[in-house]
Amino acid sequence: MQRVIFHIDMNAFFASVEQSANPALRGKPIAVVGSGGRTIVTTSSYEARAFGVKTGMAVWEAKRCCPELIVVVGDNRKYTHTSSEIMSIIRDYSPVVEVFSIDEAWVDVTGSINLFESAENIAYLIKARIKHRFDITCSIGIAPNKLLAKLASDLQKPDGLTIIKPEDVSRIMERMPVGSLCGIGKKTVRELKVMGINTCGELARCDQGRLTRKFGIVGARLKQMGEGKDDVPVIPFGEEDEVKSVGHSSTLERDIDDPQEIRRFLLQLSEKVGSRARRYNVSGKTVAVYVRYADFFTSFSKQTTLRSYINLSDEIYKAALALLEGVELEQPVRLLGVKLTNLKSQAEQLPLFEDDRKKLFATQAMDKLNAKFGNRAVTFGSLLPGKEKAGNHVIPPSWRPDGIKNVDVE
DNA sequence: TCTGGGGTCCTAGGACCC
DNA sequence: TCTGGGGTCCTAGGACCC
Repeated sequence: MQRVIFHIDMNAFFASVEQSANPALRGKPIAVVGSGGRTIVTTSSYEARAFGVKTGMAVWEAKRCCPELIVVVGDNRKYTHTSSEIMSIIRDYSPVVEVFSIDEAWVDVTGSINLFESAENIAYLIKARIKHRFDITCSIGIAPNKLLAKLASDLQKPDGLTIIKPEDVSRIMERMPVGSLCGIGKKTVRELKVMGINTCGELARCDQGRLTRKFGIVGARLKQMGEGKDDVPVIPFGEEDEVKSVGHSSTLERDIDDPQEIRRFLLQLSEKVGSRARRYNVSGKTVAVYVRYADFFTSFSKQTTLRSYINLSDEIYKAALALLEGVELEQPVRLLGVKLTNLKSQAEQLPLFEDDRKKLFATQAMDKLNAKFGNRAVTFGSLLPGKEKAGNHVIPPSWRPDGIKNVDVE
């Protein structure tokens, strides 16, 4: 059965939301950034892109490209809210919607084409409703699978609609650069180039054994990608895999080497990780810490697997601290991260011992108050002094809309 | 004061068990 | 009194996506 898959990509999403909310920003070069001093451009408007402003640039760098750039500190709540409304518009046309990130989704419309005349018609309806409701444009790719739909949505921006028909796949892939495919990054492009492979057509014709020897099991997949083949289904909401890790990391406002400050920061991160893990109702057996040094390029991670599953902030902190105290830091610290992995979803059961039960209840009460009055309204005493030293709160585009995993609106 | 933060998946090597 | 292989779990690092 031939599938019909959409990939829908909001154009310059964060910037578009800001421009739509504030008429003074419309038609102007703007960049949405995080809140700290050491932040980067997360999204820029098309007006700014015309000056060479790109995602990932430091703010000073972006301003050098475009002196009249308007810098807007991002507002997660606004984006998450808009995103979930957009996703619900999309769900009016098919229940099989996979939210890939805050501004992207795949939709399998195979079963609903007949209700709306044609796939193209569905695409126009979706685009029109999003434009009308939010004044945001999107690019839609229509293809027989997710890989090609994603590729197609990238071909025309902004406000594009690109259809890749099954009979056109090999012609389109023939000259397509391998790096255009989702899953082939810079490193792989370089390695393929060394092998004399630059286009998807060349990749498709490459000997399977040669690819497998070079790339291992990824190699088998690469050839198929070159051919434009992909049979991965669109996974609708509620049928995704369980979340596999919960982490929080943050670049500090300035490099620190004072052990006291490092410990305080580690506790803050552990509390973030713990509260998210509890919200997802998972606990984990492995705790990892990640350190990036002042020179930016040097970093390391350490992890330890415990005997039992945990998700209380102070237990995470204890494990993270033990890991960090086991190493001699070579430089001041630029970034610190804490991650809980090896997760299992938590059975709804009370701890056996009275003390553990009390701790659980206290934690739940604290989580509830924080949910109501804002994060860190209630917190561990040692977090209070110096909490302004918390790192940046950049908006990761991986944030998902309400009701989807990995939601973290703060 | 140049360069964020949320994830997933894969690999290689070592420990340990049967 | 020598050689083995499979499986699982663990740690550290890296590629890739948004």
